[in-house]
Amino acid sequence: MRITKPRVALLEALSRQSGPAPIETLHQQLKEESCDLVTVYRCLAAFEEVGLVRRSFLHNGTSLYELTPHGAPQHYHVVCKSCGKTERVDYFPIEGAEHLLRERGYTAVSHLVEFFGICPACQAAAPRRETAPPASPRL
Amino acid sequence: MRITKPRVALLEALSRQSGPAPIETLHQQLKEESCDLVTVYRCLAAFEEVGLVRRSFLHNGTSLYELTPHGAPQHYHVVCKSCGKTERVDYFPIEGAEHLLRERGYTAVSHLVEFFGICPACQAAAPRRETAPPASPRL
DNA sequence: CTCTTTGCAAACGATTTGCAAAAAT
DNA sequence: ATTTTTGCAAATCGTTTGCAAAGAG
Repeated sequence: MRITKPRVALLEALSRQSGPAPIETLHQQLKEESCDLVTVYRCLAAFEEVGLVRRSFLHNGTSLYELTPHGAPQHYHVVCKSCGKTERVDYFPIEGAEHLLRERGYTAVSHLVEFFGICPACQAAAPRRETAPPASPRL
Repeated sequence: MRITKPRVALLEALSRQSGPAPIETLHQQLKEESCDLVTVYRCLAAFEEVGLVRRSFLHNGTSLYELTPHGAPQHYHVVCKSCGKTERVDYFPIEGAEHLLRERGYTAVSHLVEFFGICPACQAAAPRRETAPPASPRL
């Protein structure tokens, strides 16, 4: 895996995020060292393969990426079905299941946990369509 | 919500499944009472809105649907990153998190848990591309 | 110098939408 | 009779691929 400008820039963008971010957003946030959207896709795929990033999905199936949290303190997210904003959820007794799977013979085990719901803010507001996620999803 | 032939047929198809099924598969399994693929999409969306079905995603972002398990015994799935087959995983201390979210003011709370990995069968075999999911994912 | 990565254009596949006809209540 | 749902065709959107040029080691 070679170190290139787009990759460095992308990692910086990722580290600037405060939660899982849509690819489009990451692409926009590549300042000077911008690159083709395709490259972002390819880099993220490469990063994921190496375990550098973690992939999840918006409720409509589009991808979100975040740097793989390396420390122990693991957490997941709630994604608002209406506006797409994400918030952190600290609740995590999942890891055990991965061991279980390895025992079953699975390799390259990973998991994805996502919570969905309508956030308090959207409760009153007119139900916005969940399409283009907000510029910068909050943690 | 009106009761129509396609909807009934679709629910039957859903109940015949033994795990989360791709839309395409559900569509194929509508026997006599077949209908347009678009209708399947629309019905599933409607069902989901009412909580009849639960949506999850293949590791490539395509949707899977299953009847919402109503009893207590909840379970999740492992999706093989290589062949796309799904297997059941009985591990589930997640529900508590939903309460937590409701307390935070979220409504229409739901969640999605998916495990990924390479299944024992794919271990030796040539790595198949994860594209069109298998005809009938196994539970 | 050799292998990997990028950009651009084009292909793809899944999902969605518009609109008029058909079905349900 | 009124309202929802369907089918068909076409559009859209995110994502992927082919290939030659540029960059990294």
